[in-house]
Amino acid sequence: MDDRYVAGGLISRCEHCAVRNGAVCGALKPDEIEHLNRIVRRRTVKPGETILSDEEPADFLANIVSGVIKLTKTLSDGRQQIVGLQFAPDFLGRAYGASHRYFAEAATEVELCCFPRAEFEKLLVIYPDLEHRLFERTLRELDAAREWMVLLGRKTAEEKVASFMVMLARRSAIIGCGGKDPQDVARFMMPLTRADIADCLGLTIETVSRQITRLKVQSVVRVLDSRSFLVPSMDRLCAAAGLDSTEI
Amino acid sequence: MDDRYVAGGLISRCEHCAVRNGAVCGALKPDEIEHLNRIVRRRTVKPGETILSDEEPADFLANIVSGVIKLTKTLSDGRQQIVGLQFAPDFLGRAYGASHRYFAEAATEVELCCFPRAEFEKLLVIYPDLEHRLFERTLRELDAAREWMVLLGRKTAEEKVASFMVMLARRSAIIGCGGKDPQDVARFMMPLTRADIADCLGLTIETVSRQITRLKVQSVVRVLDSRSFLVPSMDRLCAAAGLDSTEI
DNA sequence: CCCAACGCTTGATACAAATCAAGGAGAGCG
DNA sequence: CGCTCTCCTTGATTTGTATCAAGCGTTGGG
Repeated sequence: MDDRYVAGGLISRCEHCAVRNGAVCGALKPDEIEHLNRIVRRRTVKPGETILSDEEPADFLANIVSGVIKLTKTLSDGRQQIVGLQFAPDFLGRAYGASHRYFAEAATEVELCCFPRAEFEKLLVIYPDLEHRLFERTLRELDAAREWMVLLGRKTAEEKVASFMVMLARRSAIIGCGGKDPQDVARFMMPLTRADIADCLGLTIETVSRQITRLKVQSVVRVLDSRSFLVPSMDRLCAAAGLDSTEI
Repeated sequence: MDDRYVAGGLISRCEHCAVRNGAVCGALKPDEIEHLNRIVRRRTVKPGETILSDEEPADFLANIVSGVIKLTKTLSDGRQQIVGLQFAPDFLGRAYGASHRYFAEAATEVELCCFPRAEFEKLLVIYPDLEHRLFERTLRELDAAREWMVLLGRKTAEEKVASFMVMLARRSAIIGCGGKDPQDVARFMMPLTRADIADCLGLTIETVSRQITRLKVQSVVRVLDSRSFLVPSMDRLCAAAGLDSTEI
């Protein structure tokens, strides 16, 4: 199997990941890559399919090669909250304690690079640096979760939707379509349905739709089609999101 | 210095912590305790004082010996959200990356057991198990944050207040005041003001106050005084919190 | 002692977002 | 082609929570 896929984001010589994750993705030695190649298994998941459930223990962990995964929690009466989004080249799964406390569901078509749990835990012993990188990742996930708590608890519907767009633009934008400042113009795809956005933001689909319309009317974003957007000024979008320039 | 205080929750022979944190708190060898005793420094913080700021890098990490610490984030216009509460014997501070992304403020009088950052990072090298325990802790914090996201995004004001009481009762209750089932009667102290509760739950103080009154009228809780509560039936409180028995 | 400050509660009113309801655009299919 | 289905938008109405406002009890200081 191609190193690029073994790589994903966590264990990686993959250029893409190295750029995105900087120091976390230290290069592995050839024999380590070789080792990984032997235990890894590729898998493709269709949109809407469940990848991990909170009921059955997960027997694998995975690098996300492409696509978007929703981590969801659902109350007994059906109210749902998305507690995390994972994009390539994120890492899916918990190293310790096999059981997940939430569902992982494919939001788009997803390609995974799976490590059987038992094998992966052996890796943790063999390559001590691996646990450290997992730890760094978990710290960043915690920061993101806490950032999101501010959004859920204290932002208005318009700020929530704008913040969501900022997050997406930053994570997946094709930046700088001709403008002199690369921050000036960002185009991005929306990998989620309105229902998913609502579950992310603690809103209803109608409110999400209305707020997108409002941002469109104010010319904060241009809606190319319901799944792709253009941001004329990142600063204005950030202002609508209630973020000052100092923030992430 | 007494081992109990060196211990806190993270690095510990402390019985209290061992009970609360189980396997995470492996016993240290006598020379390790000795090593810790040499670098640790005790500190007391008054309610309302800032312990860590997101502006200046933190030069220390700490075990919480007693008291409650709020982790807060504030938007530029002053709206505030509490993104975490830490009780004794939790661990305060980030191992990697000195800068905090939030404020840590004493909610009550707090006693800390501080490790200078430089010394602590040497410890991480000397005792590899230490990083692992920190990692486990971080995973639990992440779970708690995601649990809280469901509350912030999808629960009603009444469910939020009831959930908050469940959390407090579980973390700090004097359980089983005479009832045959230890789950039957729980009494707990409220270490936070109404304003803090509101900032935790994404509500206003007025709404918090009204919902506490509602729970009182429904006899879900008895208000002994504005800072202490009695829960006649944990099951009823959980029902009011929108938690089924299977949940945390 | 009085007075101000603080934390908390309660009431009246306003408003943002939910809910209820209808319809349009596009995809897939017989 | 017509059909259904899903996703999305928009409008009318309701409702839960915020906001504004007043007052109570306790604490601490002059």
